[in-house]
Amino acid sequence: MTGTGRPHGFLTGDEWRTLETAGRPRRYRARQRLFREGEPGDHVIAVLGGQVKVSVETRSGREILLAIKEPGDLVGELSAIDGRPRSATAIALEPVDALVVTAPAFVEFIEGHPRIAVRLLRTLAAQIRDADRRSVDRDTGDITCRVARRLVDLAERLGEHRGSGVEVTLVLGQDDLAAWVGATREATSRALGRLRAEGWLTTARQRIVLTDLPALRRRASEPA
Amino acid sequence: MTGTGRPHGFLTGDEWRTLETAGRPRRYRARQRLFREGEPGDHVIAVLGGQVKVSVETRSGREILLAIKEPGDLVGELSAIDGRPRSATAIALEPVDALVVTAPAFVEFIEGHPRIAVRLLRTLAAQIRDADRRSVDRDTGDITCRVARRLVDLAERLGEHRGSGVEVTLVLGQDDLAAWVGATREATSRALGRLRAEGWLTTARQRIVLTDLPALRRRASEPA
DNA sequence: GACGCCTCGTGACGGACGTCACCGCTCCTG
DNA sequence: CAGGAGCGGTGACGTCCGTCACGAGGCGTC
Repeated sequence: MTGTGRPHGFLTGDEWRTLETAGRPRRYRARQRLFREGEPGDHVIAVLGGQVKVSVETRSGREILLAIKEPGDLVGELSAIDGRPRSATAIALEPVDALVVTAPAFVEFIEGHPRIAVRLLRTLAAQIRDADRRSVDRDTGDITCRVARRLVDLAERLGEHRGSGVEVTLVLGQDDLAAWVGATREATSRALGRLRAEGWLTTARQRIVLTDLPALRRRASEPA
Repeated sequence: MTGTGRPHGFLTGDEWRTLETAGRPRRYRARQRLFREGEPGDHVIAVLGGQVKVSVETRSGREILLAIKEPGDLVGELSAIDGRPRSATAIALEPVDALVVTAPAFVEFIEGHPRIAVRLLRTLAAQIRDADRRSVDRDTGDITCRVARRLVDLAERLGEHRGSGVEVTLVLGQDDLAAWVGATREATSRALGRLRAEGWLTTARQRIVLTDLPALRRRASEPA
């Protein structure tokens, strides 16, 4: 939250204005697809408002969540950078306000602003670190452990604090959570059941309320 | 193999020479550690000769292989770019010839050569694609499937063809292969046993010879 | 307000893989 | 050459999780 009404992201206000002259504003409806895996990638989308889910689907139909893009983030920048087809599918989770920039215009923008290039390098570096951490997380601990870890993560990033200040409400379905931790919906549901039995959270339709963050944090790193 | 005696990598010969003036040559012994996860990252290492293994270790002691760096690749560039600590450990697999560049010198080098920055963006993009693909691979198919897939991959990248031209010899231990596919050594050994029983490869100490690449490729994508 | 869909919960079952344990072989070293 | 360490193969066992199946409840829609 910058409080400026302008997404924080990796650009300053001035730079955003420059990019805006090169792009075309566009709105996406909730659940609308921005692009699909395998398509040629001829444009970058800068998210101004709303969240975008980036995921891939395995041959067996399981969805794997790669990232949630927020205001200030770029979507589809990889294809613009290397010219290869989309490696994932992007879907708007909510109504999304965006700026669509063609790949050539984007490359030109980058080459003309070396300091922006360096900042873009930083965001890509962060993505690599994130992806590597996902690889480790996925191999560490059982599903209950991974669910707890992911919930704590999400709570820190997206949770809306309310009530006494220790409660955190997450708005997400169990399907999405399952894709995050790399498990089935059933296994995730059971893991939530175990955590619920401990009294650390409550569940409802499209909502998870964390009532004991410290305990969840402990469980997230426990060997068993 | 460019045949020039200069690593191919992401730089031209001229650019390599420029970078050389900013760096200090150094040799690492086989199995020597270049840096360790968690350390501050104040330098980049450009690999001139030999292979470098980049991996992380889970709390339970399992190793997860993130990348094998070859001549022309950079190691430790993330820390130089974003200034954060090393996110992984790098170990020389063989005697390694390298160029060590301090982080500030590297950043200066990048900022002074916009076209190089764009090329570096491309290599980072490739790393992200690679990491994402790992996430998918790891969730697709049983271990035999994943072992076959990884072997085919490695064969295409590193394999030395010999004999009738369809045989590919890989020099790697089963521990490393296990880390690569995200499984235990035992499970990997059993998977190799199954593939061996089909007559598609032979195994020996630190060596795997693929004798039926097409069959392995088929098995790599088979649901069962 | 009734129906239907979507989300969540849970049971049963089987299989794949992790864990532990042991053995044989090769290669290196003294 | 003898010993030992490193690597590879395999068996037994337990268990976690994927698969399939079904049911309950909330929410929207007509």
